[in-house]
Amino acid sequence: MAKGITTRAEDYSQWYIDLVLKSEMADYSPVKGCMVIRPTGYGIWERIQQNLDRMFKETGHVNAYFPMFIPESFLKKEAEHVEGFAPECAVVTMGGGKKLEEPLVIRPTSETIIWSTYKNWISSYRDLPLLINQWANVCRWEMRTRLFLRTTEFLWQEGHTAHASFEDAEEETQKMIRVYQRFAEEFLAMPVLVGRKTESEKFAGANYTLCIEAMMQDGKALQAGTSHHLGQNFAKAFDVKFQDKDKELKYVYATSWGVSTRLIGALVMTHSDDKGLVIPPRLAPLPVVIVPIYRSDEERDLVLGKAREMTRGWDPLFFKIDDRDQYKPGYKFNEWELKGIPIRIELGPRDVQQNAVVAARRDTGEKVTLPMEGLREKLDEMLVAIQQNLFDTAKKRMDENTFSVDSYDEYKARVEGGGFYRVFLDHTNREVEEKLKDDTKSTIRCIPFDAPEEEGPCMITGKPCTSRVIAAQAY
RNA sequence: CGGGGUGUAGCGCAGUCCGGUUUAGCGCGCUUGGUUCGGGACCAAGAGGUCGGAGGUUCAAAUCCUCUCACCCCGACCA
Repeated sequence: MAKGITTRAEDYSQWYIDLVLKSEMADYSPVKGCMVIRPTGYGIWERIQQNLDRMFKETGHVNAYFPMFIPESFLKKEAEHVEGFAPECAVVTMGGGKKLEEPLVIRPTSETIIWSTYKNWISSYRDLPLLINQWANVCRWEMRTRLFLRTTEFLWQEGHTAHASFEDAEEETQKMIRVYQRFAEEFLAMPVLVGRKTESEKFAGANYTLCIEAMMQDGKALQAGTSHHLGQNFAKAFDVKFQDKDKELKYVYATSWGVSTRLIGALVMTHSDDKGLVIPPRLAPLPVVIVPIYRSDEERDLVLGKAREMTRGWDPLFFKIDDRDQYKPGYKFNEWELKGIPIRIELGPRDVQQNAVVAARRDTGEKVTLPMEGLREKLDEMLVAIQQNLFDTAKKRMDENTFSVDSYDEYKARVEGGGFYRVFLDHTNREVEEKLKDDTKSTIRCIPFDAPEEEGPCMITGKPCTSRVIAAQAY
């Protein structure tokens, strides 16, 4: 166990807080509910951005930037939307020392300002689809905050697209939730459940919301990304029409989709352990750290010389030689483990003698001796193996903690202990969801896409259902 | 907004009940010098404090009283 970190067994949420602070991913800020993202955390966010951004562009999207301030009246134009967001908005009433004519809302999401702009950009079917993404900060005045998982201000990306038909928008909504799934699984090494949100859990202003849900180590669910089919709701609110091939004037169809810095919290709660952070290699800003071991100045020169020689030609962003003289190797081992670096290389006089290095895996702790010959390739193989192992471990945990339950009493007794529950619930009935929440603090996380057809009675009302939904306690 | 907790050196804390031998300490970290170095080294010498803020009681306040501010944790809302 690392110094100063509560173990997971002792107190899971305290472990999370200790880990985030001690690994220097983030710090509390002078403003309640806000956080400072430190280089260790921001580096992960940059890797998330780089990889997702590429995936967005490969699927035809381009980036733009819309302002943070939104006229208050804009937010009020879509009834369901304003109802959902008004209570959590920060509002600017003063500017330049004077009271503003109209208060400005700090964006909680950008649908309104974007659609007021799209109105000017769209007039013909030839302008569609319009596929734009933005990387931005948003602000939601939450009552209870948690580092990365829920902060007052957070960073995210929001895609906002416009389409000529309901079906085109539907295809986009689907496509993007699959992009998120692929990103979560291939980069975060985090298996997810893909499905649709219930009416009461969907985005305020959407026709429907698709989501990816992940399972944290304590068995709780975490919504990791959403993709919304907005129908013509915003087009109607902001009067965005286009002339179609058939000469008819029609409202456009919209989607929006986003993931946030919450993914960093998800990453922590999926892979990290009592020693500290564990970063999947594909997202690691620094995959390899080299710790030289020496006694005398002569050994220092020998070992550091060898380290430099052996890394000649390597991408400088791939590795770092920790040549700090004021710390002993053991201290460095612990520090780099705390910071989650996937592979640590130990290089001492013995290794130089044998023309080899010792490589330690962060995920398993396993140490192996690798010959200098072909080292770079071996490291790549090891990184791939780590990435795969992290995914497999998380997948296994999710599978082993997903249960089919048919009796409400059994569900009530078990759900507190974590896990996903495949259950029959009438998800079209709001009262069912409310009772579920009141009784068990759990919610329907999603109606999964891949649920086999299965018949059974709703655990609460007895009404026949044709498939199971996933219910769980969530963050 | 309810319930709980904490504010004393950069970090973690003791001291507060019962005011005065306290010149406000301890551990970590930091600085300097030396010895160390294959899993969180050791010795020595240093630097660092408006005791969260305001007011009050008193000969005397980190300590007692009143007010206040901030943050954290747990609940009700949410990516």
